[in-house]
Amino acid sequence: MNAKKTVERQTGVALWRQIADLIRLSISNGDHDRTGLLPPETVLAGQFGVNRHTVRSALAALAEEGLVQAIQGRGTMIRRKERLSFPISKRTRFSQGLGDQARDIEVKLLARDIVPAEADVAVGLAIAPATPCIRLELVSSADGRPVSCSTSYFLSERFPLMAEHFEKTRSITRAFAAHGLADYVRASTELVARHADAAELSLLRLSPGAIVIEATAVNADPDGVPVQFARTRFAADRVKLKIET
Amino acid sequence: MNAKKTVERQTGVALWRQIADLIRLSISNGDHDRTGLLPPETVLAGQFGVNRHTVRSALAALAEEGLVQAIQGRGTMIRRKERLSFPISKRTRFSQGLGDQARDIEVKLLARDIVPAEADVAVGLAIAPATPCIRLELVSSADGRPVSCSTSYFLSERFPLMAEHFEKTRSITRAFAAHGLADYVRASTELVARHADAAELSLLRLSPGAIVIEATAVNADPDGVPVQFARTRFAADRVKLKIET
DNA sequence: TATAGTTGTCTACATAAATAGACATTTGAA
DNA sequence: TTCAAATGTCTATTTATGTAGACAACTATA
Repeated sequence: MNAKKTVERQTGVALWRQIADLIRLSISNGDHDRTGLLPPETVLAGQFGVNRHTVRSALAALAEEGLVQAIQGRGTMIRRKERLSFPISKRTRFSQGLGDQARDIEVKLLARDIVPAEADVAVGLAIAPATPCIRLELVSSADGRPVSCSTSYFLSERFPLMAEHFEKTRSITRAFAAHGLADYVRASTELVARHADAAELSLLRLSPGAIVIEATAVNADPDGVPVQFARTRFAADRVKLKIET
Repeated sequence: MNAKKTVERQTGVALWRQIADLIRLSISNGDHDRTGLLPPETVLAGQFGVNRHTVRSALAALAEEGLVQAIQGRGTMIRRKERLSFPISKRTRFSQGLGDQARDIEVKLLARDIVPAEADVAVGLAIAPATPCIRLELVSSADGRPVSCSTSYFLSERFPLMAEHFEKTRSITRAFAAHGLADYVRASTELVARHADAAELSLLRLSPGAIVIEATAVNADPDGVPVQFARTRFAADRVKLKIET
């Protein structure tokens, strides 16, 4: 492919950012796996039809993300590439199914409190508005890189020690088990993709303009009673959602 | 909420574009349903902490999309807001399930040809690479607004008249039926969100920087034999994917 | 018919993004 | 050791984006 890659001017998105996004995409597509190096800056400049300095701005942004590393005289190395594949099914569990895709999966509890259910939470959990719920804010990372942040709600009457059990066991599934709920299933999932807001940029360590996939999900016990309402935001360039029906 | 909305400088994304994206989001959230009007430009400028002219650039971009319309002396009206909700389940059919969300659903056949299966298509359909396949390029619109474009592959040996039947019946389901396949189910779906490329910007009439959700799906007959490999790109700001497990 | 509140348009200026060219520095291979 | 190829850094200039202020034009309402 010697054809010009497509960047557009006067769109409100700087050329260097468009180019950074395209290079990030081509890395995750595995276009440079053979060499492990990006094409030289002059070649990229030619492909995109821009000045070499503009390409350098794009590469600097990718280096800032830790995606590539330039070495003078040698070229620009790729340091990371793959997306994590998240299974979504009737029996979706968070860390399960990730298998050996990452050496180290970490889930951090950012905040825990009790709040009255807002309208959307109340509908999801099929309870009256303002019913007290336990809220957990989590951030999940793989090999030190954040991949998702989530807000979960549980009925505090039925699962009073959710936060404590989660802190001990580091797992929603085991925290449910500690309350005597051995099994649960996914009742509904809705997906939306949008630009990340400021909080997400910070939590997921994204660069502005980045995309998140927001999954709004309800888990239910075997009798079909909702037990968890969760809103999970995935860093879109780090994950692939695999839907199993 | 009188708090400042968050826009960031020197990120490679122009302020007017960030603001346009935030306003688009707040419209689709239904924040202005009560009045049907956006706040005055001076108020928006205050909320975002920018000059009124910058807000005007954002509004001009949204007006260009047909999302809002400014009327001198009155304010800026919202012309459109909702996202279409697409169900994704074991029995996903395209136009079914959209129900009464739009008055007019149109599917346009852009191209039809026979091509040797590329690697990903071959894996999806469980056939040898380079086996001849019928390829259909479709664009779907609701009330005149494009919501998705797709590329589908069918084994040409088993479904030789796929294109002809589709043209006649305007439906994949009915085209399968015409080949004697009365039922099929979704075998796999993978979702990825990314920025739209030039072709998608044009097909879906998006503004640069827009997001698409790419669904890569395989449908299979009741015996589990793959019959269709499809890559569908949804305009992210126009749809919500509802996963039914 | 005033008047307050809104969008439309203009000028001037400041800052960031992109182009253009030159040359230094480092690497790897002949 | 020499040299071609790559990244690093600098200066100068042009174009796009954002700020600031003033005022015109239009709408709804008192």
